[in-house]
Amino acid sequence: MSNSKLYKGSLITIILKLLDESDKMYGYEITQKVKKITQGELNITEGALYPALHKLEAQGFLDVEIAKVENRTRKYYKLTEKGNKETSNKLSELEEYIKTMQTFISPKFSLE
Amino acid sequence: MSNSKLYKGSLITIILKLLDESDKMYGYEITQKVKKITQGELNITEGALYPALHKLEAQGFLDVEIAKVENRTRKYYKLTEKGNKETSNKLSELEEYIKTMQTFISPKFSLE
DNA sequence: ATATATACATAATTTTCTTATGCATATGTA
DNA sequence: TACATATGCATAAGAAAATTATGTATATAT
Repeated sequence: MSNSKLYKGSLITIILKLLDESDKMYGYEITQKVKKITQGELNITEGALYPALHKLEAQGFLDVEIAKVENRTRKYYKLTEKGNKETSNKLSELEEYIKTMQTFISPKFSLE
Repeated sequence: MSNSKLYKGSLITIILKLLDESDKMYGYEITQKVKKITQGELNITEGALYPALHKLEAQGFLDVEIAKVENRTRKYYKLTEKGNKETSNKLSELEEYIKTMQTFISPKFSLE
């Protein structure tokens, strides 16, 4: 069940990016999608996911729509206009971060 | 002063990698080196660094040696044998993580 | 009947930061 | 001389973002 792989701070970016790709998604669907895409590498826990979705909604980045499918409740989330901007900001941040970290990983980063 | 760029969990990896490159380093030196390498992108705060160094030492990954230079105290840290193993583990983890995150960033990651 | 999958949620706790503060020495500058 | 900045360590309070542990409920497969 555990991750130990999800660097703190990146869950929000993952959620936003997934919603950017597919018009709308519900929580459980996100956990399954992440598992599939990462081939089991990343497992989003519900204790992290749901509070994150609620926060994004409270910040006005997501709109929610409740649906009943096969007698079970789903909460579909989609990006607002504000959420679109936030997504590109978060993605830029992540790309920058990866570049920075790669300067550390590369065997010779010496700028002395 | 603030970062907002240091994803939680990566500081330890940065410290270990730096110590892997240069035989021994002291705390303040690490903060300056990180600033230089990342061209100011990352600023390691002391409140994060020193506790992290103490923890790594307590875990047996670092040895410490106290020196007096120009009447000021320095605490030099170096990797133990155990620390070397931990370093390669942490670096592998980070590389894997970056690969995973890049599958999200890339415009089309659909495995459907 | 029981386990597993689907679907949401929250509380307690832990980890890992930031921010703020403190102590002390050395050096450059107004 | 006074004051700011740089060097060098440290810890405490608080915030953020996870994990772990629960809880509720329905559907389906064994």
